[in-house]
Amino acid sequence: MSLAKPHADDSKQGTVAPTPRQRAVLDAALGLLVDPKAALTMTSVAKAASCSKESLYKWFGDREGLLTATVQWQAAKVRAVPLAREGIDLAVLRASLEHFATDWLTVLSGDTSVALNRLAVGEAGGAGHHLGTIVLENGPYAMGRRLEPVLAIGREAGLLEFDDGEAAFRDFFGLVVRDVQIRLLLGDPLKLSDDEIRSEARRATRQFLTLYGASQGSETAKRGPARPHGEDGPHDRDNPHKPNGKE
Amino acid sequence: MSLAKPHADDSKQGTVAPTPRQRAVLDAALGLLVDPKAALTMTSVAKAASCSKESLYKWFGDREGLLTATVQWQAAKVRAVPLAREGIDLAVLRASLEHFATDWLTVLSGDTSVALNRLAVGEAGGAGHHLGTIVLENGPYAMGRRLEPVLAIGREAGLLEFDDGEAAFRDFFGLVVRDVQIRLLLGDPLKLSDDEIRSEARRATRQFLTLYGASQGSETAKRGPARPHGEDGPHDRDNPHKPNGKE
DNA sequence: GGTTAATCGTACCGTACGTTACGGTACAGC
DNA sequence: GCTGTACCGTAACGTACGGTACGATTAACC
Repeated sequence: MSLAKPHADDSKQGTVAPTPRQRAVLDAALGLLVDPKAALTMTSVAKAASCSKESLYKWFGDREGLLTATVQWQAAKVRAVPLAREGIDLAVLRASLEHFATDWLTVLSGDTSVALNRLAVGEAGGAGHHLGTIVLENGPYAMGRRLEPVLAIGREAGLLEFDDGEAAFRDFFGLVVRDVQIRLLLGDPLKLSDDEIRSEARRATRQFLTLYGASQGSETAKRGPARPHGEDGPHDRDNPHKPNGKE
Repeated sequence: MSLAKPHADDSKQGTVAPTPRQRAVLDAALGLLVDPKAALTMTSVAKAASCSKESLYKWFGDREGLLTATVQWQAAKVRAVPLAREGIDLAVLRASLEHFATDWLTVLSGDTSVALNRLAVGEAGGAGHHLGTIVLENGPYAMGRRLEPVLAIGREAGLLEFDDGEAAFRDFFGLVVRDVQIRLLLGDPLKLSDDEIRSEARRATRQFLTLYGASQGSETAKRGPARPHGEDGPHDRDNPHKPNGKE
């Protein structure tokens, strides 16, 4: 349904251009957030950033504002999605999907993301849901908005077959993330190396193409589902030709 | 293996054999947990359960003990797993998988599960909080332990093809859960009706069998992977008695 | 030098909560 | 009846934290 709301609703994004000093504060907050020893309190942020609490309240309003600004500051850092838009063929599509999966798993399993999601989830219980909404917006929703155009292009090119783009995206999400995120959030000492992430991304992409690849036989039939990826050419997914002009 | 002992696991927690009075207290705690208005504090639990705080500390040691007992009490309630072990064929296997998926989605999207996972995730940040471990144990891990035998049976019967049972389970997990859990935890107002859950379970099962079903192709080809779940009206396959009486 | 604005450091306040302590009540066993 | 036990209700204590106030410091600008 209304999963993706890409419309520019900047009414609440009041965090207009944090000054360098404020950015340093937000980085300090992120540092505290990641540290499992430290608690993210106003006093601790002030001390870590060598600023006064009064300044924190002046700049961010209240604790919620500080957390919101921190989440958005982190989200702003993870904004780079190369997206191949033309000359589409199966190899390019596969590379794009693998790239998405790799990026997503990398972000997901990072300490910062885990800590941030923990904070937002924990905060989502009470009334001030604001934080969870923001993480949701910059997390799953953002991924959907970025991936669905790729899927649409794949469909236009006759490479994919699906009716519901959102459902397709969510299936891809499931194949990529599986139980990794919830396990990390619950404290599972799971650790993903870069190689494992790449491998997972390839597996998820292969499975997704098995499910959604157009029935040109070769993809789904010849290549058995349980079969490992026999590569097809150099999948240099680093094709930053068009870094996703949108948003 | 040594992790899951359905009963008589009083190894580490003194919270064994909760008396009826204590069970009532734990139910009260669960009630508070679900209520987004109330905070789960020792005082509120005592008041809701009409017991004294002194009794709480006597019975559960401290707050952590109370929460742990609450989680385990809830987990003990969700202990019912029909498991078809013989006379296996594709229809039975499919029914088992759909049953698993349905149960899992039902539990996952329940208020209690969401609240419990929120609590555990929020608590998992610091140290010494083994609450996340317990939820993990009774959540994803438990599902894996219960599902993997089914997958193994399916493989022995020549219905499934896979090398790594755990990987297969995790793929199934991803196809079933997708982004539902993280969205719920983050406060997404997503709501799943029973029909939607059944539909999702069928979709996930169909996709899983597409990926892992032994190469009797007809299954995957005829039905097609892109079959949407758009309709929730009366569907011919809605036969809970013997779902999908074999093709 | 003097004035002003921004910021720092810190003391302070109110509240929420975990935890403990204490008085009071019901009841079983003698 | 007396005593011990278990429990309830509540007051009290210590701490942590969000939020505020205020003097001190710096730096820009006249």
